[in-house]
Amino acid sequence: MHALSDPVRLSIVAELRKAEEGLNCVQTTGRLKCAMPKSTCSQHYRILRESGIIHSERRGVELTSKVRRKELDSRFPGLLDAILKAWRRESGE
Amino acid sequence: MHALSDPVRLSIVAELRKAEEGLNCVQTTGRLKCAMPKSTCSQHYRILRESGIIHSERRGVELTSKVRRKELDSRFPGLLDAILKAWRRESGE
DNA sequence: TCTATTGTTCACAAATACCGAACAATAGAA
DNA sequence: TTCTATTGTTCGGTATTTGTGAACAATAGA
Repeated sequence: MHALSDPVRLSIVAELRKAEEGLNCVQTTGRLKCAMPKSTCSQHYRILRESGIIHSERRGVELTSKVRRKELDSRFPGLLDAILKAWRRESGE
Repeated sequence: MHALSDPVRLSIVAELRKAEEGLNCVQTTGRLKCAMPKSTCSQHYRILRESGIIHSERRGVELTSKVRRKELDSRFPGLLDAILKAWRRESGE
């Protein structure tokens, strides 16, 4: 809940879901590049992981993450969709 | 959006909606007593007001507030309900 | 006017988030 | 294996945000 209360983390989740056909890594090489220092990015991913919103997996040296959509939807039906929709509207993405 | 990202404010909104048959004031006299210093409470109410989530009105010396449910539901359908439901589940209220 | 009550404002304290540097882990090449 | 390159984490200090008490403003009633 608190994990979704930060705009940076929301944007991460939104991007992860947008490119959800596959997985996404965190940094420069991956499809998802974070526009902030590594350490900050790592913190946000850690919070998202520990709150159960995303799941990360090592592939070699890089880390790929995806949104735990099924678990979230079954536990909090409609929450993620509603929040992301509102976030898109107010941030214009 | 950011206004709903704080647990204290969420609890205020939840309480306001619970007792929504009428209105609620902020402090000791009203049905809704805040468990924090006046100044803190005032700040949270101000944020909720400025973000358009609640509407406050003076009744004599005290201030009564209510959730702007219609406006919110038309602008962000399902958002408030989903968030409050999730909040209740995770805070056990 | 004087007093009691409610909410706001302001300045400082406390808590939180950000970020750079050092570190850990993995992979590939020498 | 050892060296190097790449990716992500951890740690400590700094900056930003949030919480709070004290003074203030506004209203009502005596």
